[in-house]
Amino acid sequence: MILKSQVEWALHCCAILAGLPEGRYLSTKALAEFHGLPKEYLSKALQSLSQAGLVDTTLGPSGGYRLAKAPTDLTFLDIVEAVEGKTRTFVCTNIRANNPCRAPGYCESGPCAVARIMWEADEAWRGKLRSVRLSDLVDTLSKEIPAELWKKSFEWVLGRAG
Amino acid sequence: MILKSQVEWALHCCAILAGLPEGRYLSTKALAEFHGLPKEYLSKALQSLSQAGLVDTTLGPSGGYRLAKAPTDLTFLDIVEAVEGKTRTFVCTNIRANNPCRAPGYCESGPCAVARIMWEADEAWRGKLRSVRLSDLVDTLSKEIPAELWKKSFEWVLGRAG
DNA sequence: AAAATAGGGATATTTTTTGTCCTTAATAGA
DNA sequence: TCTATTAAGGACAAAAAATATCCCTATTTT
Repeated sequence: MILKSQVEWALHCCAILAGLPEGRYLSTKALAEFHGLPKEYLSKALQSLSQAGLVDTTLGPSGGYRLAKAPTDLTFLDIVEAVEGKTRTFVCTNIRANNPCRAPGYCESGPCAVARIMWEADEAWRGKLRSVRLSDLVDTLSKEIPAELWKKSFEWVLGRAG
Repeated sequence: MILKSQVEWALHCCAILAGLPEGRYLSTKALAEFHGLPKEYLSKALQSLSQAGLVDTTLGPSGGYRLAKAPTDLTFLDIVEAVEGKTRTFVCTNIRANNPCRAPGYCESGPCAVARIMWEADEAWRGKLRSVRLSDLVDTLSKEIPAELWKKSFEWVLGRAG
């Protein structure tokens, strides 16, 4: 069970978008080239962000994506769920219903104990992702990445924007 | 990203094995029929438990599986990792290395911030799974399942054991 | 008018999951 | 000793999901 690579892509793209000057957009092309990713497929990930309402888009030259909210209002969970979906990582197929001893019309009352525990773990995972804001990531990155590289990167990426 | 169905199977099988009388074994066949699962494929899940040292096995008629440890010493994480593997659910492909602005020989110091956060969430998930013992599950099940059905189930399954 | 863009549908390729089949070695019981 | 039963595991097949690629459309900027 491994998350889609699109999750990684979306997170890195959002980190870049978070540093974008007011009113500017970044195209799929710029984001793909910057990260060395296949443009068409990255586009699907960005469309997921768009459908989830995390980014605004506009068409035409100088068009592309920008964040729809402040980085303080965007969590890792928002981004992960936009790409990966909100479905729980454990699916209960209710195999207890196959128990040959159960009464013919035996009706289970709610989800089984196994599923409940697995879902609690899933929620612990989501809770952690919910607790980290995109702004936290940007803070960390701006500390860790050499100032020169940080600056150059934004110049590079903006140079590709119309 | 959804866990293998074998995870669900393994957990339910362990719950049954936890109620097994001392010295008895349950065969793949019995466990598969009880849960309505494909015998050959369930066998792979049970082999994973065996390879992880969670269960003991023995051959021949009346052979099969039994827990290798007390249910209080077996966690959900043990079982999930036996089947699903210990690999983290987020794989960092280090796309920051593709940044065209980075110095030619620029060497990253440790994993990137995105990966670290995703791995913390992964650890939150594992931490929760680690905190739940197989004995906790059995306690819950024995409370929730009608005593009659509980009893009958063990009789049924033991009836298939040699 | 022309160039660039997001959106999205159709399709293809690769990987993972799910499942089956068969052989081998060990064991219990008649 | 013989037979039936079992786990282990290798080989293979089918189905589903992930990872792309291609192309068309409507929109927007220049």
